[in-house]
Amino acid sequence: MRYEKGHKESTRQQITEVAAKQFRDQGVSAVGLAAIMADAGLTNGAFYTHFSSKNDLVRECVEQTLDAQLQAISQNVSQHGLEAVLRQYLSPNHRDDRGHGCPSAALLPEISRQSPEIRHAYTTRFNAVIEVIAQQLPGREPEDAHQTARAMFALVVGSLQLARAVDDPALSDDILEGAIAAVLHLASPRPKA
Amino acid sequence: MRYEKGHKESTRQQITEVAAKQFRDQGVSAVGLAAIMADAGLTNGAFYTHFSSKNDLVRECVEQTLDAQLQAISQNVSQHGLEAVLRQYLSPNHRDDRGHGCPSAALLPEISRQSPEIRHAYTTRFNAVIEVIAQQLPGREPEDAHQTARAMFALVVGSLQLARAVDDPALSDDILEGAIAAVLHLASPRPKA
DNA sequence: TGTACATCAGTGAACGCGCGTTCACTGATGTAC
DNA sequence: TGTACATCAGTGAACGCGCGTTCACTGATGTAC
Repeated sequence: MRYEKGHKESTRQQITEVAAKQFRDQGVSAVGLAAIMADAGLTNGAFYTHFSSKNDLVRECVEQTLDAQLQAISQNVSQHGLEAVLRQYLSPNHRDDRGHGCPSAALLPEISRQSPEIRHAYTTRFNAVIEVIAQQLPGREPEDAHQTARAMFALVVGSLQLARAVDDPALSDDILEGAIAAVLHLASPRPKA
Repeated sequence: MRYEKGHKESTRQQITEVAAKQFRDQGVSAVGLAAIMADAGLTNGAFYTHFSSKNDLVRECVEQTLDAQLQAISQNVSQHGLEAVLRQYLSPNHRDDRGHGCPSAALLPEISRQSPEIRHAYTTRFNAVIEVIAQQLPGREPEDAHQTARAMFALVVGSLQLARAVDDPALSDDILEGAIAAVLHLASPRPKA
């Protein structure tokens, strides 16, 4: 063989990682394949040795980034607890590094416009993340825990998007801090009625 | 004059409305000027009689849709109260009509990638909406009311995006319902510690 | 051992097409004299 | 009153460029006989 074993797979992985960063930085429809391939150190034509279409690459990126996020959350929750994960998610560092950050915060409206396969891939991973969060909410019926977990997730995603969109740095920081307080409030046991 | 008075202004308005719908439906970077102009019943070249660039049109769309949303929220809050506005925002109808819906839910990650002018236009309107919501939260210090209002806004925007992204209709409905409960929980007076 | 062929990741030019933008032109109306 | 010119919203072809995708080809290696 011209290339060592596993070479093709590692090239594919390289393309996927470069693409996942660019998609999150600039948006899926704003990034072209030529830029991705150049960044991966290859020429245009090699793309179709690894993927059947841009849609195929987008699906792969959505799956991999969400799988990685799920694993990171699971591990950090069990090691440091939910609040630590939350503070990390709503940190200035995460806000300022779209390219390596949460794919939901960077791409959610775009995901809703993607192909059925991509939306399905998103849905299964979303449910897995909700499962992890719901397990950190003791003293609730399962249905309540899941509803609350979804609201917490929506709140942190929306807040990160807002913190990135506004042009006032102090306001952006306030959005992140307010979101931490609010999501902790949602997570805390509800007073019995 | 070949055209009656106000004709040019109404043509400009027509272009803006068509563009605002297409941007929300498909995303800013996925929509071309030719499609917008054709939809407005004009040819390519006329665009630059009304706008100096695509960026200029995007700014106009962001401003107009947010101004319209602010006005609608203000009016409906005073007429029907905050909870009614909230239930309307988190309704299946709103979820299923991106093109005429909330620009934040449709475009927020894209807005954060736009030019400084557009981000600034977004920021001022965002603050105005927060002001309206904060005034509906009695018994709080102003700072707390604003923080809570921002979290409520982030929660409804994130939830609407999620409800649009997932491919499971029952889950999508659950997301909306859970969001209503959660945002009402955030809005309710906090128990004194 | 030598040679003919198969394999296959990657090259790089080209395909048709749409992008944002420019521009010479049209044609209906208003104005000057 | 008639005519020459100014105005200006809109036309439609063209600009250079990048898009996603295709394809004939390269060249290093492995395999068959």
